[in-house]
Amino acid sequence: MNRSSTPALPRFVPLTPRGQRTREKLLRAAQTLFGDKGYEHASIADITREAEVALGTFYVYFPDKQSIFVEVVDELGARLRRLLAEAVARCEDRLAVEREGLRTFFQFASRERHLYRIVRQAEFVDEACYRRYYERFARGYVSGLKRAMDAGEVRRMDPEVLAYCLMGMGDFLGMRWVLWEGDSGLEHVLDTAMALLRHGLETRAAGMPAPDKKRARKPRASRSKTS
Amino acid sequence: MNRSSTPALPRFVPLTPRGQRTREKLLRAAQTLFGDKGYEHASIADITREAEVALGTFYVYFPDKQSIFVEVVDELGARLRRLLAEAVARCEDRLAVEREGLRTFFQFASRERHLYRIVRQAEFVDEACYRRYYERFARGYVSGLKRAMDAGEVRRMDPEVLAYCLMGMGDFLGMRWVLWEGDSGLEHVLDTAMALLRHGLETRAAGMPAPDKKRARKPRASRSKTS
Amino acid sequence: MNRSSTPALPRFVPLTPRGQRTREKLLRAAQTLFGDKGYEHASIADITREAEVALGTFYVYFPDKQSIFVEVVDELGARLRRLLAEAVARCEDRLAVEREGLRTFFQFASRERHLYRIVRQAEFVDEACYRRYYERFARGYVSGLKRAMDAGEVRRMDPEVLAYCLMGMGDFLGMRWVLWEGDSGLEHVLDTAMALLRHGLETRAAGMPAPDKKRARKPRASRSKTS
Amino acid sequence: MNRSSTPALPRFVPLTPRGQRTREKLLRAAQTLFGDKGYEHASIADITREAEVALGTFYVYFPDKQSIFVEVVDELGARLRRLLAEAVARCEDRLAVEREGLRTFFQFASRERHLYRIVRQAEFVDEACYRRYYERFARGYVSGLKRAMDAGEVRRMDPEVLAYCLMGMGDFLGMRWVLWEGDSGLEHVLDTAMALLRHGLETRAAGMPAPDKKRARKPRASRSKTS
DNA sequence: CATGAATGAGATTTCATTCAT
DNA sequence: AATGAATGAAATCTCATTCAT
Repeated sequence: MNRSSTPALPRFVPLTPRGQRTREKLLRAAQTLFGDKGYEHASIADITREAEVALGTFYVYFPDKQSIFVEVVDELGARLRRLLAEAVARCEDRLAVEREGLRTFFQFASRERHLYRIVRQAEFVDEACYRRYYERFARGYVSGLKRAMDAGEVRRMDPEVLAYCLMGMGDFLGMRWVLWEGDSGLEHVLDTAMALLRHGLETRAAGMPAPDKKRARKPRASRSKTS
Repeated sequence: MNRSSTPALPRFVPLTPRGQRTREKLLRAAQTLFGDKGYEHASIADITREAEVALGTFYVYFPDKQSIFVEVVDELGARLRRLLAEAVARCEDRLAVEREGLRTFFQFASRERHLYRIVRQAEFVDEACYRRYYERFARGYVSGLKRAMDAGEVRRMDPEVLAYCLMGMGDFLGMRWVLWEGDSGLEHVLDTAMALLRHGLETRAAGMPAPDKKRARKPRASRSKTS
Repeated sequence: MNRSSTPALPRFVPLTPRGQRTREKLLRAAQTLFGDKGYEHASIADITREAEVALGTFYVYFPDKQSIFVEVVDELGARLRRLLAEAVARCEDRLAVEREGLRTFFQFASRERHLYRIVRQAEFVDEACYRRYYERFARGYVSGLKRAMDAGEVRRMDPEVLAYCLMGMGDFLGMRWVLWEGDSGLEHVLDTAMALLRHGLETRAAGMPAPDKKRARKPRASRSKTS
Repeated sequence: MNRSSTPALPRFVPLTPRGQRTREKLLRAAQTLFGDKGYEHASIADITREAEVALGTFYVYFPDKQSIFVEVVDELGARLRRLLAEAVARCEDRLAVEREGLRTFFQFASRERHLYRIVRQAEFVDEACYRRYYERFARGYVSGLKRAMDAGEVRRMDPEVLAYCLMGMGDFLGMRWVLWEGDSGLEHVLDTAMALLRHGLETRAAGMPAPDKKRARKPRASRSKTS
């Protein structure tokens, strides 16, 4: 269905400063337009118009449309990973890492609403680029989790499965409360997600026996904090 | 970027059984091709060729390409929800529900690899249809979770946030181990996911006191670099 | 560019009364739709929908789209000619004939706004039908004018040229003040047209010498009645 | 039924002389083909073939088929108005203006047989463009007639009604004797039209008393039944 | 007579890409 | 490096007409 790209190496020999600037303008414009209109509906003409260069100039810097898309996705992923790395560095324990990571991701997604749209399209434009995006994330995530397991902060389980669980959670929460809802109630979302991560689904608090289901139902409803 | 659809009423009602059959053939073909080549790369001509009808026949049953896509997505969602409902009905407790739900989803995604490709594209083809897909899922999920909370099987937290967490987990696990990996090691994946859901991330086993966080963590805090 | 039709003979053998009624419904619907949307944009499906019969029924009564169009035009022309004949019969002198003829035409055009649109399109649908429409008009007109000339009511000149002059006047006045303007000030339009027909353009009243151009310019402006 | 255009500003300004030339070729080809086959039957492919450019080139210069049509009509009108203005400038009195105007129109229509076909179609392609065509003509006509009235050369009457009368005459005479008949006997047609314009329909010669209407007509009125 | 599903040619329009300047 | 005119393949959609029932 689509050609696959080699991991984003710089595609051209070094450029003059002027060329560098033009290339940047094109990447900026492409990011905007792929985000706004989608890959298929954003034409090269749109991109060059937005970048304020002539149509033909595009092909001086990129061999084809797919290439600039891949570069946009790779760059976006790198930027987000850098932000997350910074956030993680500020955290004391693993749960804080998870919370700050989610928060950073939400902020990024909110500032750059293109993110979701662009990355998801990659699946149909260049599958390799799409997988690369998530695999790189997972790689970082896995090594963080392993360290936390070694430190006894996180229960031992397959860190890769865990990483995909956590990425999926973040992705869907962001979709629902950042993209669709427009950032409303994000702290509450974070609280809930952290509660899940801290204790799992089950009711029995650490060290306490599970309540008898049949009898316990109603009484507990009083302190409910469901939305 | 895209028009939004009203909740999929069949637009053109074929009057004869022959017409019904043709319509079905088109829907089958569309599902296959949208899954294989993606919405943008599957042309009406491809679909009618696959369905073994003439090009013009398409427009007897659907006003445009978007409409058949929406119908395919809605139908796919309905089928999956039905399967899940059946799976849930077989389960005793909530954790079993989660596990069976995931397993059912993985099986479905494995049999109909189109699922991912098709649903994800909806975001760019018809946003309303895309949100509808997840919101319907969420609705069912939320009511199931509420019941479980009332029954004391699940800790009280915002069930909608929880639903999106769980859907995201399932989505990413399916993407990674069904779509990319081809169903290998699914039981292990389920085990890991269930471990997370059962206890959360933390190390203290159920019924055991949590390690004293303050003491265990501090050493690391010294090189924190809060910004 | 287009096929030419033979003068509208009934195209099919006599029909049952029920068939006659269906045929009429189709003709009515076609007239409406050709008038509203134009020949090219009115589809057979539109016509049968408007006539409340099935698509295939059309081809029971007409061999193709062009045929029904020609029949509509021929019928429209016949109706207008009949109306004009009645109007003429009520008139005493030739100028009254012209005035009543114009008035009748305007009324008809106003009631059936389709007229203009339909007939004019004929030029591109079936040229023979188009010429036939005007030639039949002209034929009647010419014989009327000849009689008037024989009676000494109208100056002798080529009656056919005259007929086209008068038809052209009527056509354009109707276009401007019925179609575009919506029937406003029609009596004034008739007055002006009749003044032209009565005296021609020139200023000198019958039996009076023409005014000296150079000197006479300003004084006369006082009794102007221009709109 | 049709969209309406704003008064034809060129929409796409070609920047290079080469582009200018291509644009001209397309306009020429469009004029030819709209005239020959009609708007609906002349396809963009026909036009680009005639202009000897590739299909896609059309859309470099015109956003759609309607636009080039409007431009063709506007241009045709402008050319005819220019010719008429030149003809009028050569004339001494108003009747000469009318005669020369008609002659010029006939010559133009004869050289560019497209004229009729093209302008008349405008009614169904772009109504605004169609009205604009005649209204611009009428504007010039009206101001000429007003001057002539002020000069005492033409009897005072509503100049706009008069203008449409005269345009209608010209239009139908041209249709009949240029388009259908192929320029035969045009001087005779002009003579007849001028006789009408000079004296009107009535028999009384200039400077002679009109015949007593009442007495001369009655006898004949009884059997009049012109169709 | 009446139906309406099926057809496929053909029309408009888009757009990634090339290339001469 | 930069330009923008030119290209033509391909896509969507329309619709007059046919035909089996």
